Amino acid sequence: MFVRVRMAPSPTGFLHIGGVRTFLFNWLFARHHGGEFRLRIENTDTSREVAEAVDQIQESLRWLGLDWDGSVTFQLDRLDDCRRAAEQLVADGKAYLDDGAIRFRMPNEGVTAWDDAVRGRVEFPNDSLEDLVLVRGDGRPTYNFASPMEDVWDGITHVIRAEDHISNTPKQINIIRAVGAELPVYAHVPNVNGQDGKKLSKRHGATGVDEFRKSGYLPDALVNFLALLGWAPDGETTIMSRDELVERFSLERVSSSPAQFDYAKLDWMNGVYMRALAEDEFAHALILWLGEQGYEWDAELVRKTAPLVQEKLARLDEFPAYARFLFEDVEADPADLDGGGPMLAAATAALESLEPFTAESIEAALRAAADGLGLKPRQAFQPVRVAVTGSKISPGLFESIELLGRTQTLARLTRAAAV
RNA sequence: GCCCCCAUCGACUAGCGGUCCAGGUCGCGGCCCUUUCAAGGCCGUCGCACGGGUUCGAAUCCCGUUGGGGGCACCA
Repeated sequence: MFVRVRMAPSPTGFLHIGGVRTFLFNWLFARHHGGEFRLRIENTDTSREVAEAVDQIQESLRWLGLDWDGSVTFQLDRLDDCRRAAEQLVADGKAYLDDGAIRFRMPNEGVTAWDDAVRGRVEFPNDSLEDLVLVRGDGRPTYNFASPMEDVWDGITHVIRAEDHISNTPKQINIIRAVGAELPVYAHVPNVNGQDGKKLSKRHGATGVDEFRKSGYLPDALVNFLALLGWAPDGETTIMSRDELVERFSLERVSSSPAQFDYAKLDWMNGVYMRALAEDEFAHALILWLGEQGYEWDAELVRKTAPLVQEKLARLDEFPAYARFLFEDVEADPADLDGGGPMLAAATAALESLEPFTAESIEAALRAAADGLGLKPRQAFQPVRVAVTGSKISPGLFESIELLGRTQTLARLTRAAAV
């Protein structure tokens, strides 16, 4: 089967995560069948166009690793073709002039129906279809005319789009029939909603691809998560590589009911992907992300710190909270030191001339110090952790101290003990 | 108002008439491990919206109700 699909965003802003899911289904379908995936910008409504949007959309797709075939096309470039097609419909008696606009004559008896690849048969009574404007008074074609015409001209075989287009489909089908072209297969995939079942919007959290990137999600994790919103290969598998998604994807298994976006599950999955990275890949992702976010932290030190936090993070943006103490001076909250004075002193003494100064020897020295005071590890190490890292939550204490170095460690222990 | 779509644990879903007193994953709760936090291991909690049919048999098929969503522009 030859397959050519298209994604047709309008350049009105950042790529919305719900749109990305539809994008992904198109992409998976095309790649699964070894077909083509086109990118088309629907920019006939120039008044709503945002200047940077076209670039941002492409940048987001590149980041997600969703590649398209051929060059990007613009609906506006086919304005004349649309006009000509409309005039032909007028000549054929299938459309008529109305107040300077050209209006399409919809059938008013019977039904318009199609076999939707995800929903099965869908029917619309024709008397509910109004004669729609093909070309506006100012000569610009409308979406419901330009879009199906472009599908025809581009030889699109499958139109895979979100369910809010269902009611446009009978209109577009009638237009395509009127120009005597072959109908594509339509597949209406379910919408993605927010946690309250309502349309996903700002108040639910991140919605733009750029925001997910900023939050420190890995593209592979996001893609895996999105693929599972409205599609499942079986009831068991959740973690799938891109190749596996491509191999297993089919429209038949796309659900017809809407899904809710669950940030908690995304976080879990992102953690799974981060832990699965090789040590240097993880460090690389971290360094890249920190750079994008404007941190000027030493890359070598980040590389050394990475292994200490790899299994603790669900998102890259959690890194600074864990590791800030290695890159900047931090101060301990006296309340958190909680009577740890004796242990702080003992730790200072134990580390002062310890050789070698390694995680292993540090651990041995601190455990001995704790024993000397008759303290349980839990009680003993917490004040040290707070003094050294400035936080009750940190990477492994001994590794952290080794990385921080003797000088800094002693300085922080002394300062905390003085409080 | 009219048209269309949808309906299994809190969430994502498996289930396409018997193998389901409904399985997996996230979340949640508990326990274990443990220098904190995570991670990991084990156990557990929670669901077929409702009412009628069809059938020997229904989560699965049909009808209705209710509930949710989408659309009805010279927006896309």
